[in-house]
Amino acid sequence: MNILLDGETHQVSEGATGFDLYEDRSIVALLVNGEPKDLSYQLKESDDVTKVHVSSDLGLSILRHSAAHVMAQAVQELFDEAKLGIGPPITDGFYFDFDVADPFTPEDLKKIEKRMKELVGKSQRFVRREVSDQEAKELMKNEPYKLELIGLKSEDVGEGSAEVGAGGLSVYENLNPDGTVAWMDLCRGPHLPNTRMVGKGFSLLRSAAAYWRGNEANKQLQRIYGTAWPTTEELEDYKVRLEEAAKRDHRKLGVELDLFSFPDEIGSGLAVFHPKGGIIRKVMEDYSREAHEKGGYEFVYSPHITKSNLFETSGHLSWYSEGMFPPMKLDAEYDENGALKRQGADYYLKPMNCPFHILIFKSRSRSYRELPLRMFEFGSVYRYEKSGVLHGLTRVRGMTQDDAHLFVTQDDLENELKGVLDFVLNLLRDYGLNDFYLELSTREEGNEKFVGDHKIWDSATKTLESVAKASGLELIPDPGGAAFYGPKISVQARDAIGRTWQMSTIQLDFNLPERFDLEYVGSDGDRHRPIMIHRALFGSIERFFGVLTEHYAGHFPPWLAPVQVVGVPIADEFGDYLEAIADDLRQHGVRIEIDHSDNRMQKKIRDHTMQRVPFILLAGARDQEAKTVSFRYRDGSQENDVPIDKAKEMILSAIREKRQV
RNA sequence: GCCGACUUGGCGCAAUGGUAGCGCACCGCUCUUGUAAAGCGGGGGUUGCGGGUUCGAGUCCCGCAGUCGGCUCCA
Repeated sequence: MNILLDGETHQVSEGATGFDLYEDRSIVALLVNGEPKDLSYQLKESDDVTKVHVSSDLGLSILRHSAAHVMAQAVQELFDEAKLGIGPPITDGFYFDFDVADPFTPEDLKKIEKRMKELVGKSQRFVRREVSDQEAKELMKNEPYKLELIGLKSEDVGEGSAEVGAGGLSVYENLNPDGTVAWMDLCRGPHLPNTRMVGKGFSLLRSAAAYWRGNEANKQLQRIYGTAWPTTEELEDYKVRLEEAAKRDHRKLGVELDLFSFPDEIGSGLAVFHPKGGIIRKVMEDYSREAHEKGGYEFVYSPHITKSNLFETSGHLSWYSEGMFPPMKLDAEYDENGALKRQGADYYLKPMNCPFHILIFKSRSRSYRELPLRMFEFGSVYRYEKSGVLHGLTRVRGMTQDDAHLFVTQDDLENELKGVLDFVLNLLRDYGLNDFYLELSTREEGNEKFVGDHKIWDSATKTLESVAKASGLELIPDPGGAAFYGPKISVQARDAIGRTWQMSTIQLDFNLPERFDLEYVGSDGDRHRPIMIHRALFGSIERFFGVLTEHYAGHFPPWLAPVQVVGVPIADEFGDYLEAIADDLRQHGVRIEIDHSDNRMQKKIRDHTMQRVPFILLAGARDQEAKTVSFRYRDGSQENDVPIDKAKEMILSAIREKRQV
């Protein structure tokens, strides 16, 4: 019979399987008519077959999924009371959940990993068996979680889809060479042909608790995370990548470079910026202000606390009160009998700035001539984030948003959105991020969380989508991800090592104008309701600071670097020569220090390199004689005998042009 | 919030239940010529906080706080 093999007609005999098609052992599965299949799949007339290489995305997923099975088998052999949860492949690895009496210890993980190696050595075959619901229930009778999955239809399973998937059920049995069943699991597959092919490129990483089926109301299972690669070399490379990422962790760099800290005395998730971090933040803010000024924004200011009625009107207290710090109860007075003499008021720390800006809009009547009205504020907000989610500067309880609210007419909406997106992307590029994609977060049909008229939602969503598409950037849908009051576009940025961060959000809001009864007078003399655009560019300054720190691994470009230049005299006596150059540069706003300490020159170079100073200027007798300096950069490279005027211009132009060096 | 691990000078780490040490940083002195660590000396810790066990606790037990890794959440 004939099949289509990797795009070409190919003749195979009746009963042939994927094993007959490829000699190459690194072909681990097939894609048959677009569906992933085991190599043992029996070919049918006119099947469209493509190979799945172990190093392809799909191949890696299969490898990792099989590694997860081997791990589960090892766990059940070592802990016979362990019940299976789910065990899918994930980015760079896999996990498997288990219900066990005691959480796994690091020693347990070592034992499990050792047993996995033994199982891999046994070369058990992964054999697929299609089963009926009834058979599946019988085979899984001692696995309560698997039974639950069988009982659910695939569309309800969510993250359990690796187990049951669409269509019929299947189990994978691990067969010993003698044909006996060593272990089995309910699984959609496909898998590698045998456990040996899992190879040695795997490692268990950590264990943690995870709620069954991702629901907080359910029992917590113990999850073990692992990573798996086709070769041990790739495993080692991966571990190196993890170490590299750890080195640029902004929490670590924050300490090493003396940028910020989270004193216990203040409270969780509340940062202080030290002078070195403070100057970076100031430069970031100054530049943002300047850009907003040029962009037609007006600057407003609002207080950090407010009486409760503001957030009652906005709806925050009914929707998000648990994310807010509890109220300060003020001003109530009671007489000696405990009866209320004077009505008090609850004051809240603000979790958002929008209601304040709305009140500024409402402070007088507005004409269509004033729109679009763009209000900008570095607004500090406080959110009572759950203790377990706090994370360095990227998830905090007190932060400053570079927040803007735009009040626009329906007619101006599309244009204004285009302008905002443009503004946002350009500014992000100035800070050194340039690899973006967009996410369009929309309402989920039937979810009560999303308030307002569906028709308005739909037209607003369409407008956002067309603006997003016009940007030419990749657009990824995020159904159900919208805020309760409107759809949004978020800008995702990839950093220097390929991680993505949600940066700016542009949200449409027709709910708050309604709640606050906002109006403007149109050219027709009638009253109309403006549409609001919420827009934060950095998200929060703290978070953006953290992202930039990691993006640059602390090697901030000169315009952001806390100390831009350090002068290192070859010997003490050349300190004055450098000091004269420094005086001149200081007049141009350059942050420059001369290191007069009694360390040796080599030690000074080492210190300032580790502090990520972009320009180290050296000068000795030769330079003094010739009126030159030498540059040493962070990567160890140097540029010698540079005339002072040229050196000055090199430094000033790098700062001016926001260039990295 | 939930599960687990961790918490020792500013930072990074050590210390079979028996006198808390080391390196860097800091301070002082000596030294000072070309691109990543000069030498010598000195000061600094109620071992996160509170209880308990013990003749004796950094070490064992309980509670609390904080941090880290996940889960859930992220207007």
